[in-house]
Amino acid sequence: MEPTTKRPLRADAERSVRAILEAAERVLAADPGASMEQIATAAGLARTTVHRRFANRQAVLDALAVSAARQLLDAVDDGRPDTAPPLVAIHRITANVLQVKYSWTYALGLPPEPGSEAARLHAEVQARCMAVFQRAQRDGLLSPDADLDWARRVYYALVGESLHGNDANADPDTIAARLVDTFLHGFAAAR
Amino acid sequence: MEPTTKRPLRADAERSVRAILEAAERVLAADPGASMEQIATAAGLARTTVHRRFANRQAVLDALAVSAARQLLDAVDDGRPDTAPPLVAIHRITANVLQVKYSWTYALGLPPEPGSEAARLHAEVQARCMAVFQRAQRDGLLSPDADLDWARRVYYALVGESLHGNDANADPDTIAARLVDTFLHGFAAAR
DNA sequence: AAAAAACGCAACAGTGAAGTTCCATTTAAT
DNA sequence: ATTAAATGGAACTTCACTGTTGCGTTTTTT
Repeated sequence: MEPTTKRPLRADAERSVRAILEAAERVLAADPGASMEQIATAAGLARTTVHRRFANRQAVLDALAVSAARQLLDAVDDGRPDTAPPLVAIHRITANVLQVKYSWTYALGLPPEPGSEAARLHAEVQARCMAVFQRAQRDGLLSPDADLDWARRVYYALVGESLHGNDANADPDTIAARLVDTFLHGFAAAR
Repeated sequence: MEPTTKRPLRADAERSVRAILEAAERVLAADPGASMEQIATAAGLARTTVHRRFANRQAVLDALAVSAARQLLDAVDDGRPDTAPPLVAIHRITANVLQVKYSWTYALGLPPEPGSEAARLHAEVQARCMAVFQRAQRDGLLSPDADLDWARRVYYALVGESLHGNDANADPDTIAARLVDTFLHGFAAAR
C-alpha cells in the first residue's frame, strides 16, 4: 500500500515497475480482462511482487495510463508544434504519435479518469493539436470554414484507424503521409 | 442449455429475449465487465431467467452481436446501395447506419467471432460498402487514384467518431452531411 | 377450464481472481 | 562486508460471479 513515492526505489525495483507496465500493455491489449497473474508472468515476476509495487489493479491501470500519456505528449512536443510550419509540424507529429500509439494502444485507449494526471496530459496534447490547427487555418492550409473541433476529432480517428493492419514495421512516414493527405483532401476526385 | 430454437417460444419468452438483449447493450456499453445479474436487473427479470434463455454469458454476447449486425445490414440495404446514385446512397446509408450504431454501440463494437453469423453479416455490409464506393469511383465522384480499401476504413472511422458527443437527438441527416463532406473533401482550403 | 410453458425466488456448488501475510533467499546500495 | 531493500513462493482469506436445481406461482396457449 505505498503507491506514493516516499523514497527513491532501488534499481531492480524500478526495472520491475517498468516491466510490469510493459507487460500490462501487452497482455491487456490482447485481453482487457486478463488477471494480475497473467501480467506478472508476462513481466517475468511473481504476482506478489506486482502487488508490492501497486496497491491494486486500478493502480496499475492508472500508472499505465500516465506513463503512456507522458510518452504521447513527448511525441507531440518533439514535432515542434509551436514553431515549425503547420504542415511540417502536422506531418512530424503524426509520424511520432503513430509510433507511440502503436506501442501503447491499450493504455492510450483507456478512458482517463477525470481530474487525473493522465487526463491533464491528454488535455495538454489536445491543446497542442488545436494550436497547430489554428495556425494552419490562419496560414490558409485549412479552410476558414473548417470546424476545428470536428477536425481534431476526425484527425484522432484517422490516427486510430491508421494503427490497424499495419504489420508493425510499415514506415511511419508513409502512413503519416497518407493520413495527412486524406485529412486535407478526402477522397473526392480533383475539381 | 437450449440455445437452438427447438420450438417457437411463447410470447412472453420472446419479449424476455428482446429485453435481455436491449438491457445487455445498455449495461455492457456502460461497463463491459458487467455481471449477468446487472443485465437481468436492467431487463426487469430474474437472473435465472436469463440463464434459461441463454446457456452462458457468451451466448448472450453472440446473440447480441447477431441481432445488431442484422439491423445494421437492414439499415444499409434501406439506402438502396445498388440502385440509387452513389452520392445519394452514401448519404442515406450514412444516416441510417448512424441511427443503428447509436443504439447498438457496444454490440457492433464486439469483435465478430470468425465464421460466425455476425461475421457473415458484417462481411455483407462491407461488400455493400465497397460496391457503392466502386460505383462512385466509376461515376467520377471519388478520385480514380483513391485506395478504396483505405477509403472504406476511413469511412468506418468517421462513422464511429460521429457517434460521440451527439446528445442523441441531433439530426442524423445533419451529422451525415458533415461526415460525407469531410470524407469527400477533407479540411484543406479550397484550391 | 385445462395443460403447457415461463417466471421468480431461494439455495447451492464450483470457480477464479484479488489482496494479504509470512519467511527464506537474492540483490542492490554504502 | 554489512545493511537494507526486493524478490519468490506458499498459504490463506475474502469475495463476486457463474451456472444449476427445485418448487410454487403466474401467464400464455388451445
